[in-house]
Amino acid sequence: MKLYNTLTGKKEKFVPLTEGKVKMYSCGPTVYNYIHIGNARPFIVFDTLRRYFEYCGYSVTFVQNFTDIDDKMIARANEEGITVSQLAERFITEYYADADALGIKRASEHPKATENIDAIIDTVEKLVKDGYAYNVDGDVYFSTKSFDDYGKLSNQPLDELEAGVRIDISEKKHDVMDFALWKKQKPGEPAWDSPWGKGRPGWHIECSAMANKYLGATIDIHSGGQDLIFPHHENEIAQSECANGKKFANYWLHNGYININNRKMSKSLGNFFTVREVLGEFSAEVVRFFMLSAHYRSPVNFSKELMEQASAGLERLYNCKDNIEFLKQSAKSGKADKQIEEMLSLHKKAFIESMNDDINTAAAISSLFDIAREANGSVTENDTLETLCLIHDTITELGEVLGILQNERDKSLSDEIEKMINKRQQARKEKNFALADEIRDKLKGQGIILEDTPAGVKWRKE
RNA sequence: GGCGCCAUAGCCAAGCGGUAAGGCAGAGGCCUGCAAAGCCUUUACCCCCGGUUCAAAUCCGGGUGGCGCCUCCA
Repeated sequence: MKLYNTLTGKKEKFVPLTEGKVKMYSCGPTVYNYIHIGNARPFIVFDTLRRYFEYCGYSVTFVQNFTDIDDKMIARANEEGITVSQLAERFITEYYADADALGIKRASEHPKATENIDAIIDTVEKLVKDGYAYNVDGDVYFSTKSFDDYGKLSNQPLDELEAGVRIDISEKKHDVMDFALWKKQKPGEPAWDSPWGKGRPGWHIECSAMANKYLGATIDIHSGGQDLIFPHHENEIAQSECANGKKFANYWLHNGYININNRKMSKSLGNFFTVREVLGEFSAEVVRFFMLSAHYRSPVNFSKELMEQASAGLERLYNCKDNIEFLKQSAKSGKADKQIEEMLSLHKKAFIESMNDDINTAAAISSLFDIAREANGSVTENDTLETLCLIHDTITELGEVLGILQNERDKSLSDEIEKMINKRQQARKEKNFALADEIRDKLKGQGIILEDTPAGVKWRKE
């Protein structure tokens, strides 16, 4: 498998540290609000990568943190008149609700910054002891000049970064590019005891400390949104590599943004939709399908119209799966069709090749459409159960890699509606088409769509 | 100022040197009692100008237009 590595700017063959195993760390949400769909993209994309690794037989350890203490957490908690930990608890619950809906599998570990203060302090202490960080009156800063490789991820030499720095009134730092590892407590803020007095961790340090604690000094893959490349991931590298004396991550993966009218969706611009809002109009699966219908590194525009397109596409795939399921009910056992078998294996192979090429989900999805088109065109009520199962299983299997097509359509009908369907069948038999059509329209008004097929009448809910 | 990304049909989107996948929408046809679902057909001077090559959407140079990071942000 090849993955695009931000560190080298190239697609590289993926070689794990330990054969058959993958250690991944992905930056999780700051839990001060509902996640928006821009946040959801990396969660969906890297969940898909994780699923694909597992599909390929890797044993994956996937760690995704919760940032549950920082300036925004404190500000929001104050606004709401609740404690930071109450705020965190609330939005962690909400995160899981959204993530579960979106088919994002739970990580192996979801560590919280506030539950890993010891590990954080240990890391900071090490950095101070080895001369990479300094304490100024209870605030501890990382000295970027002490790390020769600083800037290697964002591909910017330190002096260039410095030249671009905006007005920084921060007093205590020795250098404008230095960043906080530990922040001295301000009145009313939550704080923990430390060798430098009461305070709390800076933003970047938690990921370094927790990645090390849960995965070790060197990990295979670190991922997140492109906006984390600088400064967050750059700083993580500095902290981790200085503290551990080892390379931090072999592969750095970054997803592109979600745009609104070609502009980055972000909380600071205020042009965002929360996942919760979108789920009021579209199913979570449509959201997921939409995200995967473009390559993960490309920017992707978000609009109602595009969501509708995605919805129609997903519907087509479900129809195919559903039609086959319907035929299965009356199919007879027998040998599987050789041609279908070949067709499926061809498209499955293409699917895997696409995924191997830097997780090209857009191309992988096209293989699903290829299967659907060919299956729709050749399958009849005379096909064997084995043939039908093969198609159905292949679609489900590949769909699972992407985290889609796993739902069963609602198969429950009220007695009343069932009676109406039977009545309509009777009317059709008697060529009373006026009555039959009337019943069909009436059912449509109730969200039941009827399809007359060679294998019998089929219904689905809108 | 530094670093980087993008430009393919009405819309979305693959493509990574060998003559343009796939989806949505539209049109026509087939199937159907009529529908629905589905199938078939149909639409591309690949932003522009040069260059390299037997061959370029793909590589190189130069434009034009759009976006991002360098500040909290997925």
